[in-house]
Amino acid sequence: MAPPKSDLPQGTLDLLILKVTALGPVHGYAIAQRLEQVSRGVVQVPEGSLYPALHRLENRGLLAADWKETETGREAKFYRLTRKGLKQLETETADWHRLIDAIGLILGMADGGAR
Amino acid sequence: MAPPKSDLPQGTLDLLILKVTALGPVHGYAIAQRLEQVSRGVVQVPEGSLYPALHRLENRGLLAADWKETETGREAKFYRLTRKGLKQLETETADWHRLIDAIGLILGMADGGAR
DNA sequence: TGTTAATGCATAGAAGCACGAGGTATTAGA
DNA sequence: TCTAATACCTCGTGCTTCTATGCATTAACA
Repeated sequence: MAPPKSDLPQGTLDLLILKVTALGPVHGYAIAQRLEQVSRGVVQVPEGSLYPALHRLENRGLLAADWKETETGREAKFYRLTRKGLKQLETETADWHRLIDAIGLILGMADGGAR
Repeated sequence: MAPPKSDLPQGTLDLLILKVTALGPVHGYAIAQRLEQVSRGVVQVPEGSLYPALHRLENRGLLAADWKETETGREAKFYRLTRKGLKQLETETADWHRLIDAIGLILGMADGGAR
């Protein structure tokens, strides 16, 4: 029984991709699988979201790509994190936590908190 | 010096508004202030985001509005959560936590060996 | 052998949302 | 009188995400 999937808030996909590529070079298809597996099916990345995001990150110089062979002997485009991408990953991760904490405060508001 | 603000990921603003209105009727301007205060300045809601969101939620039947007088004797549009809005708030809150946990798993992925 | 499923890449079009900039009006205070 | 704060609104831009579609290869399978 697959857990219900959630649409990703705008901007978080880039962060997740940067995180996965930070662990070593991977090709796009594997990134989507990784995200789905680790999140236990909650995060699902359609290819129409994935590939534009990868190109976006590559154009911004946060990722670099080379064509290589996969373990199964197929050609695939392996992405790796650039130094600039690593910096971006760090700041975006910090931003993410700050934002999540802030939203947690809001969602945790009780009726007694005001007035 | 104001704490660094974060742009809201697309989709989260509605959730936050629903949460604030769940605590009692409030007018739009106060919603933005509440969010900013409780989040300690991290969440900032420009009016160009706020009012479209309120109209959106009202059109979807999640909020209802009445013109009333504020404590300072001014006319303002007070929003309150409908029954449908409450249901929506509950499911969206659950979705949010599920997603945050999932992303937490991803961001917590170790880069290699134990640590 | 034909067909489906999985792998792996890509783009186009539509829909949605946040934001900046601009506008109106009232009230309080310097 | 001028400014700041309160309180509402809308238009246009920019960006992302998703659905749908296309291509090509390989493996499984009926």
